[in-house]
Amino acid sequence: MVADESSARSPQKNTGRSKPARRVRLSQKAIVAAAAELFARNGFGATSLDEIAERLGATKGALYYHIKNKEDILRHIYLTVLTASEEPLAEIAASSASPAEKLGRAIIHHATVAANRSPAMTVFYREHPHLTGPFAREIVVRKKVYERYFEQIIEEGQAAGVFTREIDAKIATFGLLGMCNWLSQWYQPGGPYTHQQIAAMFVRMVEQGMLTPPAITE
Amino acid sequence: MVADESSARSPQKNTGRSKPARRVRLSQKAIVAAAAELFARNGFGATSLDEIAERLGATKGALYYHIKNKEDILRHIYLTVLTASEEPLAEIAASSASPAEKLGRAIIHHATVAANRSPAMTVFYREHPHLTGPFAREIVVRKKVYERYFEQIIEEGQAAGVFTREIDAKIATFGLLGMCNWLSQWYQPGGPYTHQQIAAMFVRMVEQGMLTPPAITE
DNA sequence: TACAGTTTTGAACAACTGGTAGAAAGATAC
DNA sequence: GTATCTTTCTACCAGTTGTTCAAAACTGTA
Repeated sequence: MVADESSARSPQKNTGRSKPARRVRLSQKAIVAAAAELFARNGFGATSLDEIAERLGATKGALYYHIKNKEDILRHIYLTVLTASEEPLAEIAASSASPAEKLGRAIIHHATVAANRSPAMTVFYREHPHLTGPFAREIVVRKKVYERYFEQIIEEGQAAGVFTREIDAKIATFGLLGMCNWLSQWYQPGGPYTHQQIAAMFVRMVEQGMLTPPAITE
Repeated sequence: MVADESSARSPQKNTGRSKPARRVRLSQKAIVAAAAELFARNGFGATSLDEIAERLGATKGALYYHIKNKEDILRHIYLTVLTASEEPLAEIAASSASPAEKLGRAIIHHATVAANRSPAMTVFYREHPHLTGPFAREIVVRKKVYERYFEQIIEEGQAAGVFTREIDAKIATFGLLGMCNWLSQWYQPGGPYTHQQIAAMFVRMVEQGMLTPPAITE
């Protein structure tokens, strides 16, 4: 058998980048925030309560004073994302701006959430199968409602003749949501562009496209 | 309740959607395919070798004749995705088509891979932290090379004046890769559009944008 | 038939999992 | 000081995890 570097039967000590356990006062919020980072990096199933506790400089037992169980942490992460997302979008949709203006603002809003809540966002789109019971169903519904806002803005624009009918509203929605959600995979605050600048480019791209207008020949 | 022959009195409770263990001849390929589906649904860390074996109608021990260890399965999934992705894109990039034509074909190619290899694709963008050693680094490199093709096509178009310079080539790449990758989150073969149709709409959206040209007033 | 090679089994293992109980410690107010 | 309430720790449980391995079952073929 070949000695292989990668599977050196590790007693599984440090999984890479875990922080040196700063001792912060424990709270539900702190637990949820720390867990979000770990879930985002390693996945819900591969993150133990011991790891979460260690990162907070506490022990597993202490966590249970603040949370009900592991899934409870996950639920709080989902609620965090939803509360940050839903209301602003509803306001944009209900405003009296033009469809193009609305769509632009909606994209900027969504991209901002994706960029700011990065770990929670990653978890949001990854760990849904680990939610159980009525809460799981509720999330599905609220996610659909959220998407529906985008669809409606686009349909509104199509009805007004400012958006092309060649692109289905649902498909367009999935497309631009994917564009924004993907941010949480690569965006890092230190980079060459702010998330506002990136969002603006996305808007420009989705609305006017990348092709320059053909030169007018007369 | 339907009498299920294959799992008569299994002490193992059925975890929801697992298939009734069709007894297929075990092979590396079969293991990797089954694992990809399970990893995609529940995550690498939350999927046990028992589950993979059960779905194949075999026992955990038998897997080890075909694979080195759990991470080895993950490695094969990554290779599957890369071999399906890299070469066709390289050919498109090297072709003599126009930048707009190339970009269109590249998007269609990528969307097709995302739609067809759905479970493997989902795993590909999710489970990278569970790869270790040189292989993990190799994947990062090859992923970057892959993205670089898109960037180059866009830069080429910008240099030729057919793509706008208002959108950074890197950002545009991330945007449209996100759009395509998101497919694996929602696309289902039975839906109202084929993946070709969806890809075509994406191309239309990215190239010309959603806004209809303003009416010419004289 | 017998034999060799391939494949699968089933049990064993050490480490780790989410979760619990109660003692211990820390606060706070009197 | 005492009393009370809040928070954290230690130790433990029962179940599951990835992995190993000798024995068994299967395969083809001479």
